[in-house]
Amino acid sequence: MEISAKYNPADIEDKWYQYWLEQRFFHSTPDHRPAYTVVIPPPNVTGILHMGHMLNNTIQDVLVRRARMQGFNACWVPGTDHASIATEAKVVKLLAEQGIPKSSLTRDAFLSHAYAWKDKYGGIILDQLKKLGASCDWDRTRFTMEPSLYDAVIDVFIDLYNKGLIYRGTKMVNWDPAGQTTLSDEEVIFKDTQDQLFTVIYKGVDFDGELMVATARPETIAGDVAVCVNPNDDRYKDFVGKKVIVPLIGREISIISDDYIDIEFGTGVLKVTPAHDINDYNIGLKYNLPVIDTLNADGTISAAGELFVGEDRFVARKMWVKRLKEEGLLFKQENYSHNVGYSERTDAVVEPRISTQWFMDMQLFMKNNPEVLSSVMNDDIKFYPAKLKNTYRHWMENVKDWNISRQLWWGHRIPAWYNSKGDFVVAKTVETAIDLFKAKGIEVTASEINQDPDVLDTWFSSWLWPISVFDGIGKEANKAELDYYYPTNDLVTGPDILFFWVARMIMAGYEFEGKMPFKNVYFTGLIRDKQRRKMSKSLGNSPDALELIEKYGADAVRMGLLLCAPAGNDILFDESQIEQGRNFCNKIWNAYRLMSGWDTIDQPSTQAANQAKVFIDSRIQQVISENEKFFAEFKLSDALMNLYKLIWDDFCAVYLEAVKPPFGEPISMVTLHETQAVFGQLMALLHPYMPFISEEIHHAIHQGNPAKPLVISDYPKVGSLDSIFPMEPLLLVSEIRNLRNAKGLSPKECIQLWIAPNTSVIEENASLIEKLANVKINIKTSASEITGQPILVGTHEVWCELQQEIDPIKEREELNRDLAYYQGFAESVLKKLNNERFVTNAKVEIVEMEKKKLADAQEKISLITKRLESL
RNA sequence: GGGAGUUUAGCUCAGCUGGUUCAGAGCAUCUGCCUUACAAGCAGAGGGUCGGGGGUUCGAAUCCCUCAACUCCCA
Repeated sequence: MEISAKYNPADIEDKWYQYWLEQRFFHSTPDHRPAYTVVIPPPNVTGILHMGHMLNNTIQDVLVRRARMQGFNACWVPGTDHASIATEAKVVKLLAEQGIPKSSLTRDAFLSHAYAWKDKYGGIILDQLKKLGASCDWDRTRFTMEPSLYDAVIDVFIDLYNKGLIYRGTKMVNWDPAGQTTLSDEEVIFKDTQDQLFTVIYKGVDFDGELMVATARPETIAGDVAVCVNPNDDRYKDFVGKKVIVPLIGREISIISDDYIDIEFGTGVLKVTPAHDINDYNIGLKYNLPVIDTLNADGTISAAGELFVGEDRFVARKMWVKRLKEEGLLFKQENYSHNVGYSERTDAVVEPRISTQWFMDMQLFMKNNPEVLSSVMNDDIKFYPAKLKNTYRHWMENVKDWNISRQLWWGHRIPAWYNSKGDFVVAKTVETAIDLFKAKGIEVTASEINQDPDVLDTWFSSWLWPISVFDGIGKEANKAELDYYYPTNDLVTGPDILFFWVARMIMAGYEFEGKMPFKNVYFTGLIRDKQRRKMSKSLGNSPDALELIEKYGADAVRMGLLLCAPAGNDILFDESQIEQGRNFCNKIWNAYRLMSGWDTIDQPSTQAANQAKVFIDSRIQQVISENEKFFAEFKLSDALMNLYKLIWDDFCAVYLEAVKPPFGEPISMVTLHETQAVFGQLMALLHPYMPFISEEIHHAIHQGNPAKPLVISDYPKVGSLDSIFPMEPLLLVSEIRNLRNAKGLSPKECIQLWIAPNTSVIEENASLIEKLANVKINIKTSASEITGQPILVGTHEVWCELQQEIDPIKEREELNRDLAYYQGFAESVLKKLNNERFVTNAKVEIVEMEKKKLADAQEKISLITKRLESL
């Protein structure tokens, strides 16, 4: 049967994935084996696969597949996140396109649209992960808003409220006028923004003159309730306690003083607008000033704003400036750059706004759960890379109360109930709520109370994820599953959600289970393009993930992504990396193609094959051992590179070339079997990284009928490392090839070599060397036999017979160059050894090493000198 | 404004608590090869004052100080 010279992934990938699914190899139920658990960072339910997902999930798959092969009961739980604000925004937009404003819908009607959207697009991303090869237990697929997980969130809210960890309070919050909801501090992104700074004239009421006030937001002037100066500012001392007129509005406000004011900034006078700035709000509280909210929820000017009512805040700003100018109240206008907060989801400029919201008391939470910080700092939970521990601590030590309510409908509805007087209780059902009111001495009926219209922050559900996916919360908690799978082992996620998600899962883990949610956190880098720009839709620099898989194959994509992705390092994506993955697949494919073409003969292996076997076994053991260490440190890229070199350089370039019979001749049955075993071992080692091709080859070398499919085969364990294969034989091969290149000799021309007797490692591997370098090795018996060009391999001498005359002048030059190098080297080592302080201070091993270095160098010097004499 | 990190070959990165012949890997480049597994390949080669300066040390890519550039987080 003819086998294609090019590997074609499309032919096999779906076949194997289907097979793995049908055989339920990814499914996990608790048993006697130790569990290895990973929960997927749930992607947005309406999301589609992008490069970041591919990287993240490839890493998880490598870890999970390896653990599965190592005999763990591997359980990778997949699922999706309802992504409250993002999904709601999408649905609102879609409905708007159909001419249906959200305001025209009831809550239930809106939610049915949202669920329809979710049912249509939800889960697409999970199917895309299958293309990548992700070995998730799909039977366990969860969704943050499905009934059991929904209940868990509500139960947790009630529990925390009853413990006094959640409270309702009026505070300055971050308002997203586009999304029409509050945001947590973490959802606000500060960007350096070019604006204008306006200096506005406030005329005095009870004094002759005026004050200059600098502001970037003249549209909020209507909300001014005072102006404030620094008490130590000599310019304004005399004005404190007097009054000025709010420009265009005409209201009289007082001049107060507070040392919060920065004398240097602007004119040193601050307009106090408590409704629209957190600092002003605090000053307002301190001096008991009124709050005038001049903005509506959608960012337009409210009736309290008096002027330009109904205009958008940015339009109103222009109008204010124009009018101030006309009235001669604008003193100057200059360019100004400052940090402005934007909504993470809608990119609208965030508006500070006074609002009544639900908060988590973080001070108290951390007091109750000090492990949240300590477990990370003392490495009970290990971060990779560890440098993120600092960031984590910094956040934890400065953490503010968590605003957990969102003015949205898509999400977990807050279980709080209000009567018409504003009294409230927290309860799961309306019935319980009525009882609780009663307990407070308030008689109400179901129709007299209303549930809070708001929902909870999405992260207030995903922080439970490692517990709730096992139904570990609530009365009917499945403690058996939870005990088996929890704490999970490894979490793989991006550093951008360190606070949003990772920190809060740790919080939830300790609060609700008294245990860490995972033992290791691997932070991937961001995927960027070659110019280090983030991948984004608007830049159009993000390749289509599925197209890449189609074009190159999932294995190639996985390898391309992983090859240069150490933990915490950004990936500069370049399609050539994936080409490298594809080329590697092709190389493996062709190695198989070579083997599959061999006819066998019942006779022992050749000497060369036997020597090559020793070589490859030694190399495999070495790589297994090194990779154990790499995996322990989550150095997945290094382990993969190690395998790449093992397969390409050691197996293909050395081993296969050595065992390969001459064209048309059969191979020893023994050698073939050994080769298949070696190849099988390599495929097992590779399987976590490149599951498809390795499974295909595994089956092919067992004639389609292996004892077990590779996906559940044993992962090769480290055996004896006693015999490290010496480097000299391959060095010699390299030298010969070099010589051929230099002299223009054909590889087909056999070269005669002479070695001195007892040149052990060379002699022991003579057949291997002969095969790889096309030479014939002879052992010289007397000095007179020496002819041809000498080569130094390590400290062994080899003579090479060449047809061409050697040029003694050139030869002498080369030898002299080497001699000078070794003499210099020996001298520097000698200097060290003669230095008393070195000998006394350095460790014994180091000194011994230096002595050996000196001895080796001296040996070389004597060999070179001898040769120079003989020339 | 506060904090953290990075800077090693053309590119992307290894190099752990100073000490192996230590200045490395992959890719890219160059040279020679269509050698019947693979040109998505084979065999070779070149390439770096380890960001600048100073210090500690017998010894510094590695530790300290300083300057510069870049990145991220927080306000």
